[in-house]
Amino acid sequence: MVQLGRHFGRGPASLAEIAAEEDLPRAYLEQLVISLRDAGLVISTRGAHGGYELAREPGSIRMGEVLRALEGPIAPMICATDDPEHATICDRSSRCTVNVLWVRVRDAVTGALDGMTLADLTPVPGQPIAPTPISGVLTPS
Amino acid sequence: MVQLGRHFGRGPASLAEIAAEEDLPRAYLEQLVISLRDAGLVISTRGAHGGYELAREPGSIRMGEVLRALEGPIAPMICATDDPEHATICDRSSRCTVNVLWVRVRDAVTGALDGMTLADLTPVPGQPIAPTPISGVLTPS
DNA sequence: ACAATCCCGACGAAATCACTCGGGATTGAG
DNA sequence: CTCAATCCCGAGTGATTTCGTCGGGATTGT
Repeated sequence: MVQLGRHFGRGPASLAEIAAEEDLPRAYLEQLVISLRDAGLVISTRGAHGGYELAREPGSIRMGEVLRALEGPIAPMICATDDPEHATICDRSSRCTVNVLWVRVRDAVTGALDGMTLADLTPVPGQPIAPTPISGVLTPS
Repeated sequence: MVQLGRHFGRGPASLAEIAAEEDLPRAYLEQLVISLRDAGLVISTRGAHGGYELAREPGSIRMGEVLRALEGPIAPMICATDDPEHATICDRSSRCTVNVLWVRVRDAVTGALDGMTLADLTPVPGQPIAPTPISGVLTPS
């Protein structure tokens, strides 16, 4: 995604390019990018000279979105999921008092993740890494 | 640890007791408690009527300490470890710009973890769960 | 003496992670 | 039209981690 960020505005980048730049196997990237595409973060162009590009500008793509697309809901424990869809109550929930802790950890993590955007991580050669815009970047749903 | 917290001040609690209360296998608890003991969080008494008890009062045991004892240094990625001892630099560190993100995530997590103590999680029957003391977690002694 | 405990090292099943493999579908260029 | 470049996709794999089990040994209060 950082690579796509750097490439933003210059048409699609092929997996072969990215694989070379990041020194990762192309076949592996293929899998990752499918999740990103399904999440609407990147769009693909097939055929010769095709590839992938960011669906939106880097500054509007929160890292939380990227991570959720790649790794699923953010949840330090099953009793403290990000995503109401996947809410599971564990069979210990009646006696367990630790849930508050996990909820706080989760909120801390999502805060950190949603507080940075792809733009913050794609340094333009000249400039230094930009500091995070501190307050509420966006609210989901 | 929550169980030991509840039991605090009333002598050692045996693993058999805790296993019953938490519905966990005793043999498994044995393993966990060894780490906790090595970390100095609990002290053990051998022999009949022996068991484990918290080494300090619950309000002075940060959850971060417990988690570090049980799971090792807090690190969302190898390039963002809690513990300087285990600092590893990954072979991508030269090109990778994502480290900042992981450092922030880690700090968010350690903040949440070290911001709550065992006392916050061991409800006394009457009172509701106490809100986290926001700063200066440490109590004198 | 002996039962209740803790102490400890080794083993194992299941899940997850970071990939690999082998093919098929689409599309721009010649 | 043809063909090479590219995406699309389901299945498989080896290493590691997690959550345990197992079997015995060492201490100590009664």
